[in-house]
Amino acid sequence: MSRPESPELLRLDRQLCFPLYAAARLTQRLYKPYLEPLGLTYPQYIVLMILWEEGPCSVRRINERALLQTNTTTPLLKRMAQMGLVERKRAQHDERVVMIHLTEAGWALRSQCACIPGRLLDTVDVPGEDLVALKQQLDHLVVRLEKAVAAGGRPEHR
Amino acid sequence: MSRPESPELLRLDRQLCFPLYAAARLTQRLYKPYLEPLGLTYPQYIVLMILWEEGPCSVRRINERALLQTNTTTPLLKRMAQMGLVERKRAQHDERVVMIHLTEAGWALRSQCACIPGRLLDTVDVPGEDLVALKQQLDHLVVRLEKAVAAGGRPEHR
DNA sequence: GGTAAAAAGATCGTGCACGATATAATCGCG
DNA sequence: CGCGATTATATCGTGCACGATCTTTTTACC
Repeated sequence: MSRPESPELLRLDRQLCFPLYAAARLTQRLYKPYLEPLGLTYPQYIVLMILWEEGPCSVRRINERALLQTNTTTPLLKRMAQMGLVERKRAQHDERVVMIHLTEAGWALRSQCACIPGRLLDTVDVPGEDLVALKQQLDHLVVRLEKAVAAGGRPEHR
Repeated sequence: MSRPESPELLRLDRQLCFPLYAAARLTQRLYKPYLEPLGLTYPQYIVLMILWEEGPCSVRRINERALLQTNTTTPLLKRMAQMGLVERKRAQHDERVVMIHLTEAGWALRSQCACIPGRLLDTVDVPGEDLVALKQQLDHLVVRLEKAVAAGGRPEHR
């Protein structure tokens, strides 16, 4: 069956993606007071979490985990290198690959960031179990969205 | 009780805000094939939905509903005026206020956009009731985030 | 081994997003 | 009435985000 095309569906409060868009921006605003003193932006913090977890990574690997693309991460990683948080080294076995290594300063930020997730949870003041449920649904949605984007944005035809 | 500060909480897959951030970007990518042929970006589409729903709005009103700020919306609205979708008129009763009026072309886009929400729902292929539940939780989260941001990002002290 | 295709990054241009600051109009209150 | 505070919008600078295109290296296959 086809979906209706009524103008009712164009009301802002009927959209799923608007609260998604709004919540993502609002949470980044809440992170700012914690990240700015460390000289970090939110996407840089994401990249650091990946490197803290995995150790040295290729740019490609970072893109995969952060769901970003090279044209975003290349300048971002260059800024992080400029700040002395990472080093960019061409892989010897494949000269195309750029490996990103944390410096001492990059590792040192880990302990300074350790309190941030907890602080943010306190700030938002939503019951923990609600957040867990929401996170599960969001994770599931992200998987679906990745598939849809990979499929070229065309509807699934199962 | 205070929250733990373990490095475990710094794992990317433990973050709530990362799937939020990722889902918001991925959905915007899914909108692009529908919006780009109309010459629209996603934030412009949001503003149009507000204007279709409310009629002429002040910039302030648009900012409130879109949860954006003047430094984002002013250039955005100027581009939309350049495209001939809206007109910007100073209010006669208060010269500070800029009222945004849809032009004929702006209204005409409404019917062209009517199919977009349905198409996106088909694309993502998640059961409707799951999306409804997720939307409710997200709406609730946005309210909490707005309060937290308004409170200056400091934890609630009830 | 030689060349076409694929893969990994880099670059460019445009448009958000937002903190900080500026400017002009209006309001409040003594 | 007058003037300081508030409000509405604008401007500036920086950093994403991404589509499109480019370069270089590697791979595949004849």
